[in-house]
Amino acid sequence: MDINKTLSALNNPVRRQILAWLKDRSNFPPPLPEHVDLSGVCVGYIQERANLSQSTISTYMRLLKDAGLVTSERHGQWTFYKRNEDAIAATLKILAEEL
Amino acid sequence: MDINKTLSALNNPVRRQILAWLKDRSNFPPPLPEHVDLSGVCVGYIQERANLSQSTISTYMRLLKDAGLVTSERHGQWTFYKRNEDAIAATLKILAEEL
DNA sequence: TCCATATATCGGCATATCGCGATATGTCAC
DNA sequence: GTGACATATCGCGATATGCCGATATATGGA
Repeated sequence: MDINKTLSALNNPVRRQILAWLKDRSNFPPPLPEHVDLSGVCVGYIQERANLSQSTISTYMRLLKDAGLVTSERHGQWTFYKRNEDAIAATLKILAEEL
Repeated sequence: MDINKTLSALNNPVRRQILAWLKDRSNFPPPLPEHVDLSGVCVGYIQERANLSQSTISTYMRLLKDAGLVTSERHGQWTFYKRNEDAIAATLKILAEEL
């Protein structure tokens, strides 16, 4: 758990917004029928919501993932991202202690 | 309270370290006799501890101050900085809610 | 195999941040 | 006013980040 990397990932309003959106699946369109039993949200839906380019969102999700704040799972051609609640809680804990 | 500005200020290990050092006056040399009744730590002591240039530390303290994380008081030729505990607590609260 | 779709990576330009030395400002003592 | 000292600001080159379009990779279907 690299607090520098984590704070860098969080130091962007859109990336924080994405994390917040991922709290509630209903912030995104309903999943395709073949995805209803999967958790997480695909990159395309996140991109649509954030209204930034596909490459930007893909990079943002990689940054969030490298920081440990989200996890990803590939299913077919889709990558589903979801919050890593443990890592998010750990980040808040570290900040509360360190600051 | 601008969370973007605050997170930018916190997105630097030395600035976070300074905030942490300021929790305890004993992280710095004893105050001059004429300063014993004043709260806060002067820039020179912070610079000495951080081992960065005077201009860098002055800028760091301005960033922390602009973010509201510290307050400053001038006394003679010295500027004394101390933690703004309310703002720090508010930051942690906002992060806990937003993330 | 060839094509369509979803995502990831690359290369680039604009802007921001890092940390510095030089210089400006403010304050005190003389 | 002059000099000494503490701090703030300026200007710089180096590096990082923002965000993009173009391209590469991966998967599934005809």
